[in-house]
Amino acid sequence: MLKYSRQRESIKEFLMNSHDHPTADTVYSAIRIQYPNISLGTVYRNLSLLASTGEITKITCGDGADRFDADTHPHYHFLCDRCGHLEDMPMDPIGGLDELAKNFYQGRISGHQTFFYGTCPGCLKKEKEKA
Amino acid sequence: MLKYSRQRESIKEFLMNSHDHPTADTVYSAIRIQYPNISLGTVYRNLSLLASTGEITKITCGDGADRFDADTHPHYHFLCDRCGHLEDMPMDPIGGLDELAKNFYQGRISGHQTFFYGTCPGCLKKEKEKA
DNA sequence: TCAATAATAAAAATCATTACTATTATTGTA
DNA sequence: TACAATAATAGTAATGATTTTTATTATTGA
Repeated sequence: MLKYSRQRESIKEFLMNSHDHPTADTVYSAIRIQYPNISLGTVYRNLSLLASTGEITKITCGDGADRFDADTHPHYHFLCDRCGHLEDMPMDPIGGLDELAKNFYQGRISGHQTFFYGTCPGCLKKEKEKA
Repeated sequence: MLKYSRQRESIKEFLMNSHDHPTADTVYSAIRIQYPNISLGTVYRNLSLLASTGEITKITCGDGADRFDADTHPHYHFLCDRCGHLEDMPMDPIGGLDELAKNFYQGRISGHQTFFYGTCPGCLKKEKEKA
């Protein structure tokens, strides 16, 4: 049975106002302003909990720590291989991919994640300046 | 300047004959049969190196350790949320997504990765048997 | 054959995340 | 409101994957 906690509410609210896919540690730092005694374990536990209920999405992109996103609408991400910056891709995702996949796979498909990788505009600019 | 190493060749060959997306530790165990003194650090370094040259692909799916795949053709993966099994999706990927994305994004896009998640046929069966 | 240097083994260090435990907060009920 | 049950917490220790360090070994071009 799930019980209310002010820490969890605070974490959720912070994430809903974030649009830069913070890591657990970033969330921890932010929540600490309001709840100086919150522990990192509490942050991790609640982020996992919120992800398991589908209220937020956990993004594992292979670049260090996992990121979290309160925007659960289907959308693509882009990961810069230079600066590690993760951002939303400004494009509509291809629709119906899960449904299509169900025609080819016997298991239960609950969703998918797509992320692009490459070099972000900022790092591209720096690269050109050096050359 | 890149120098030949028998360990790297062995790692690459093992991966080319694997089709189950082994972790670094699994590769380590396998290579140790031939090279009992190889160190895990060497395995990690060479896997990273091979991934950076594009000879293999590193798959970070958020379930424990990273996996490695010598099949670099574009294809989707499926991760079971029960047993953690990672497998290839038996379907052709949507073509031209990178090109499409380039129309919407200012940076350099070098590729993308898509993985589906849900429950694999085996775990689905176990679930039904219990109920 | 030799010098330069990339790659290695082995071990220690780091980083993200999870587990543990005693205490505190929440909740349904009397 | 008071109380008992128990979920959640803080603080800390432990874990697991990966990276770094360093002295030694292997590869390579001259």
